[in-house]
Amino acid sequence: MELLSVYAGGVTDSPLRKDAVRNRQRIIEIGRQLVADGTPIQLNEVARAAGVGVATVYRHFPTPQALIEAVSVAGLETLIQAAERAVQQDDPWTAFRDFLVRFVDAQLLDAALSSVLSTPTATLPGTAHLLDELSSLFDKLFVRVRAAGLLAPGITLADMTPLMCGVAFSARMHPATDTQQQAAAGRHYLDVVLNGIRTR
Amino acid sequence: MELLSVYAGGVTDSPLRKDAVRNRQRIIEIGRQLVADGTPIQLNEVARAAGVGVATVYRHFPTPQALIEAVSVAGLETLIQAAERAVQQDDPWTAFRDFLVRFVDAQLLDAALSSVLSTPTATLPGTAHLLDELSSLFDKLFVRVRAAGLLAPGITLADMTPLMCGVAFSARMHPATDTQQQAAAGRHYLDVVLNGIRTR
DNA sequence: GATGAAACGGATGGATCATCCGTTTGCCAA
DNA sequence: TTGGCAAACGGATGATCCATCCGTTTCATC
Repeated sequence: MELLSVYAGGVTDSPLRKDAVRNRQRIIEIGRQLVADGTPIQLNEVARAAGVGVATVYRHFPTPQALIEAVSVAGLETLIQAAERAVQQDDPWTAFRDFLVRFVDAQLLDAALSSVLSTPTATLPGTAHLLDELSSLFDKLFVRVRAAGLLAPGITLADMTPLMCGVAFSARMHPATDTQQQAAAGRHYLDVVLNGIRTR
Repeated sequence: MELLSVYAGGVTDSPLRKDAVRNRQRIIEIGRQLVADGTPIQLNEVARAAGVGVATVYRHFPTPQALIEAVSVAGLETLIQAAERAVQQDDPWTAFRDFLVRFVDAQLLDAALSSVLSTPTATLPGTAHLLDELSSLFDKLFVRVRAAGLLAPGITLADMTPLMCGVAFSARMHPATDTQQQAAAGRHYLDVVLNGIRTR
C-alpha cells in the first residue's frame, strides 16, 4: 500500500510545495499528541504548538474534525493492512473474528480513528479513499462468513460497523483503570456481539 | 414517585422562591427544545430564548451538561416507572428484556437521557438520586435472571449499562431515514446483544 | 409596609475563532 | 543563475462566544 498522505490529501491534487508538506506534517504530529492526550483540539493552539501561523493550519484543516481525520490516517492504514492479512486466512470465521478484534482494539487505542469510523462523512478526500478501501476488504470477509452460513439471518454488512463502534463505545464506558483493562472489556463485549450474530 | 424536580435539585435544599421556580422551568423547557433539535447548548442563547438574564441561567446550571441533566429528569423518571413495572413481572427473562427494550428506546428518543446514562458522573444531586434509584431496580431485574441461570457466566451487572448504551450508539449510527427505522435498528442490535449474553 | 435575603439582569472583560491581506518562499523557465 | 509568479505563509484583527460581577428588583417574613 502506498503512503500518499505526505501529499495534500489525495492522488489528484497537484503536489504540495516542500514547505507546505513540512508544515502539514508538523501540524498532524501536534494533532496526534493532542488527540492522544484527550485534549480538545483548538486550531489556534495547534498553530502555536506547531510553530506555524494560524492561517496555515486553517488552510490545511478547515475544522478540528478535518485534522482528526488526518491524524486517523495512520490507524486507518494499519487497519487496512490487518484486513488484507485477514482475507488471506483460510478459515472464514477466524479471519472475520480476528479482524474484528483488531477493529475494536484499534478504536480503543486511537480516539481519532474511533471518531472517523463512527462518522461516516469524511471531509478529506484521502480519508474517504481509505474508508472505501477498508470497507471493500471488510465486505470480502463478511461475504465469506455469510456464505459459510455462520451468520444469523438478519445480520447484514451494514450492521457490522455500527455494532463494532457500539462495542468500542461500551468498552470506553466500562470503568477501567488502565488501557489493559479497557482492551479486555472491549474483547469481552466483542465476544458478546459475536455470540449474538453467530448461527447456533 | 414524587416529582421533586420543581425544587432546586433535591430534597434537602431550601425551597426556591416562586420566581426562581418559574425561571428554572422556562430554562429547562428551552433546553428540552434545543436538545430535541440536536442544537448544541449555549447558555447565553438559552437565556435569550427563555427571556431571562444570563446570570440566572448560570446560577441554575453552571454548565451545559448540568442543563442536559435537568432535561433528562423526565425521561429518567419514566424509565424508573418502567423498571418498577418490570419488577412486578413474573417471568424473569421477560421482565429483563422488556425493560431493556425501554432502556434503549428511551435513549433513542431522548438525547439528553442518553447523554446522562452514558456519563456516570452526575453533577446535579437530583439526577444522582434518580440514577441510584434506577440502578437499584435494575439490580433486582438482573439478579433474578442471573439466579434463573439465564445469563452466560462472565456477564455482570456492571456490563449491562455499557452494553445498552453501546446498543443505542450503534442504532444512532445506523443510516436510518426516520425515528421509526432507528427504533427498529435499536431493537435489532438489542436482540443481538441479548442473544449474546443468554445461556444456550 | 418594613426589612433582609434571595434572585435577577445585563454590561463587560476575557477567551476563542477564523478571515484577510501584505510578505515570504519555493518552483520553473529562460 | 536569475527573474517572475504562483503558492504558501504569518499574525493582526474584528467577530463571536463565554461566564463573572455587582447594582437593582422581587419575594417571603414579621
